[in-house]
Amino acid sequence: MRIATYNVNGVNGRLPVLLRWLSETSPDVVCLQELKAPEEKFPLDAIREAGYQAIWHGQKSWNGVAILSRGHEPAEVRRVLPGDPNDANSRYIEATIDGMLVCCLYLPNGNPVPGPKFEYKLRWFQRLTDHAAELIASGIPAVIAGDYNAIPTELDVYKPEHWINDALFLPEVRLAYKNLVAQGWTDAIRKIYPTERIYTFWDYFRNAYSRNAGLRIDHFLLSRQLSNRLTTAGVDRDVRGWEKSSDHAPVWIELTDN
DNA sequence: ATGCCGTGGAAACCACGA
Repeated sequence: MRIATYNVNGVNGRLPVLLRWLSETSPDVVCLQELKAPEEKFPLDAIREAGYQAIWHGQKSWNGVAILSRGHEPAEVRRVLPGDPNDANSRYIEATIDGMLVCCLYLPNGNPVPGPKFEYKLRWFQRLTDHAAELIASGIPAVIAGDYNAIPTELDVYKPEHWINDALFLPEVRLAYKNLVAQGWTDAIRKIYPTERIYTFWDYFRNAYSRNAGLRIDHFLLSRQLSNRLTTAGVDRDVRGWEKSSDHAPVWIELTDN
């Protein structure tokens, strides 16, 4: 089974790229972020024609997350990360698919620092950590996939010194990511590629993609049961070079069949 | 060193992103 995550940066503006990528790589489950579309403007017909069922949580202009699945119906569990009833951003959706819990997230960027956006990011990260602890304790096979807006270590950024004061790389954020993983999650890309430089995002400007000036900020965290089934993983980095591409590339993992 | 590019929505610019 192949599970992918892809920050599309506008699901409608990016629809041709998304459909081409789906048809070329045929992932079984897809987590999408940054739909940038209200609930009623999710391109469900095109997604269905591509062979996928979908659940999504839209929002006008910004944010927005979705889970696509072919073969097995995604049964929605929740569409809000617990812990703050006043958080109106569409940044989280969770479903059971074929006995597995799939959690799709778009963690706040947090810039500029300091400020309310960074405080919101840290609070959101804490809510995620609290929820993830419950998932680990439950023993359910779970994957938490998405755009974490967190650069875990110096190995995950082309020039660490340029990012030292950025909300993606500040010590508090690296520590939050480390503490989350320490609950018992496996960072799938790092398990498969322990020492390689792997990037999932390249800025639109400064020729970042052609210079390979990238960041690794899209992650898969796997519970023990799923980590034991992990065989391969990768980044579809060619997609980043396509016409009208997102600034992120799709990331994927392969699990053995249950 | 820097939103230099890109999207969506509203309004011919702005907010936002990483």
